[in-house]
Amino acid sequence: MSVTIKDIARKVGVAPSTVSRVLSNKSKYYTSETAEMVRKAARELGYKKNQAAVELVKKSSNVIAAVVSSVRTNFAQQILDGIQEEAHKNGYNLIIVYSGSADPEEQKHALLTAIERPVMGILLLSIALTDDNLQLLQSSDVPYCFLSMGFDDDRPFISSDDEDIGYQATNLLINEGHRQIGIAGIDQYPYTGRKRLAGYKKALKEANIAINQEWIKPGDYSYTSGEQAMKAFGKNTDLTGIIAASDMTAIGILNQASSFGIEVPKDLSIVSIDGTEMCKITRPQLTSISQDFFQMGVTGVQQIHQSVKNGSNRIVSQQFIPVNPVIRKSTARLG
Amino acid sequence: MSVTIKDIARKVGVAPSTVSRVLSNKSKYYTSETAEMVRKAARELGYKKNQAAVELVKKSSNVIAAVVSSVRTNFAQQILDGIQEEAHKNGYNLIIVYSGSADPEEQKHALLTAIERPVMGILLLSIALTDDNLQLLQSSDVPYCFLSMGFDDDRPFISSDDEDIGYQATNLLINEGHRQIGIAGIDQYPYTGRKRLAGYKKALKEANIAINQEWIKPGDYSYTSGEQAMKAFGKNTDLTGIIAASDMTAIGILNQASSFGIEVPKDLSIVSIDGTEMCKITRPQLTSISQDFFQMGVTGVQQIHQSVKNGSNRIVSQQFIPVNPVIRKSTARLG
DNA sequence: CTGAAAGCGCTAACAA
DNA sequence: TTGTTAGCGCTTTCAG
Repeated sequence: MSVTIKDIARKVGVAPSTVSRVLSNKSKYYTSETAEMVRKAARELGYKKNQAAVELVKKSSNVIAAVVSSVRTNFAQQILDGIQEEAHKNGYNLIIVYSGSADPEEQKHALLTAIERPVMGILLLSIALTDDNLQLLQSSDVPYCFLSMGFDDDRPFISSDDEDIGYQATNLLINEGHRQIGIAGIDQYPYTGRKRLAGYKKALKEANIAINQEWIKPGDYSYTSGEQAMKAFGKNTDLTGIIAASDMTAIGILNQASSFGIEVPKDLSIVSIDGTEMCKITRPQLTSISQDFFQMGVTGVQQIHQSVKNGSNRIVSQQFIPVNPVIRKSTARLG
Repeated sequence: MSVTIKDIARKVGVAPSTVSRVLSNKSKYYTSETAEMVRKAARELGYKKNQAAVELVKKSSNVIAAVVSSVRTNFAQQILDGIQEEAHKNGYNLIIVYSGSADPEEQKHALLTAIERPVMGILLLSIALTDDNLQLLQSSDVPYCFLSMGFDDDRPFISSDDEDIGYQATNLLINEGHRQIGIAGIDQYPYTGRKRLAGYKKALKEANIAINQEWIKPGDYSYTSGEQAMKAFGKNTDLTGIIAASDMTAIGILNQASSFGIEVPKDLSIVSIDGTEMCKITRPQLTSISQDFFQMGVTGVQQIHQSVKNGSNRIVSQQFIPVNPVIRKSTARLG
């Protein structure tokens, strides 16, 4: 049987409520002597708070839950680091719950793991929730926010401006004199890919470059997508620049290009999207439109903090975190 | 106010205990009609179980906690995937708690987040706990186990046999005719590095190769460690093979070698340790001694499962998960 | 099969 | 400043 405040109350000779006050630092309600005795006894008995009991009576906790997809996304880590840092700064605890992105049942399971206890807020990392599960989430009155994903409807999110990403990536190449520019590895129809594609087309249009469907090779942001796209473009492609949907995709393109004997950036420029550490360990290092994943995490926690503080318990804002181009070695001026 | 079993009891016209029985599937204690009504009402009211209350009374839960270091380890993901899969299979929930590997206070914070609620067990992923915090962990009567780390003392762990890793890596090179073999990026003194080094030396000795301190460049398993080690070995090194402490270290070595104009594997063979996806996206692909991280996670959950089932609430075993060499393109026969 | 009642460990009024 | 008391929402005897 584990030791409770009653045990330590008995040992010290005070009431349980006094012990409770000391142990939860209700600073103005006890003398330093009692505090001392209580703390000493607690230490000696090896007391550990039963959070379940605390949460039951307080109906609130200092726990933030992050639901992440178990799909391998190499930037999830950075978002989590941001969440962790900001949470820690505010004295919040973080628990992370995994969910396969695909299976609705597993999603629900993960969601319930978070919802069925009094968490302060829920942050969803690149999870595409089914409608049922979104409803479930909304029905709990816990503030929630999607991270690194945007939506057309009005649900709260914090992400990069995907259209801007596509636009900046394309312009980066255009400004270096490129006019035959491909884009590879994005998913055309969901929000993220669609927006990036829109930015790409917008930049092309502004530069009076006709859009060529052959230049667009959809995929799933993976290494393989990059490889396959490059294979499809072919050894003798007339493209002089390619935009990769992710860092992994960029590496796929890079490797396949090198297999073709195409030299990057002399023969072909590559712009990656994401800007994770991966960009620095390739040869040549990858120029990228870098997203500030860490900041997304930080902002997410701040949003929860706000909405709890003002009692609204609902996050409404849709926010973009600025992206910025980082020039490394995979792009060169055409000429 | 959120809806409770009382609310649904009132609505259906039964006692709260009946509702409880239905909702927790005490299958033999209610008719299917009552069950139907209860479930319907629960659905309509949007009932969500308050786990805090459940855990308070049951003093147990189906939650497994994984404590991970926020240090970027690219295999943590694989361990977590293994944990998640096996947990899900057994109907357990998983929560993950972050902890900076270094700061004892943050370690404690993370540990308490896990301990202060009735978790079934705690899995620690590549975390070096301070003595105080280890004590804290032991004082709770929750089964725990370290994953992917070994120890000299008797605490429970599941990891690869690090001596075997060093031994196999070295022999892989020796069997290809190499006799000048370096090792780079390991931390010499902690358990993992020390054991790997021991395996390396053992293999060398068995092949009657004298150990040369110049061949050993310690580090911290990072990309930079690899780069620096290769720089230290130099452009004109007489080494024909190098063992890298991790995949990232191997990539650092590979890149620096390529900067030197050294061709892998023609001029230099590299054996990596870990065998994550990284090995497949380099050119050449990296030969590795691959660890079965996924299996470590699976076994960890099974251990907890066992120790809870047999009521011991204590894991005692120290287990090695076999490693295996995967030949890719970064090694070649010396000739 | 169902209801009544007790209590898990803690906090938060309310008194003293 | 401290003690007393009443629950938080749920499960679980124990009766019926």
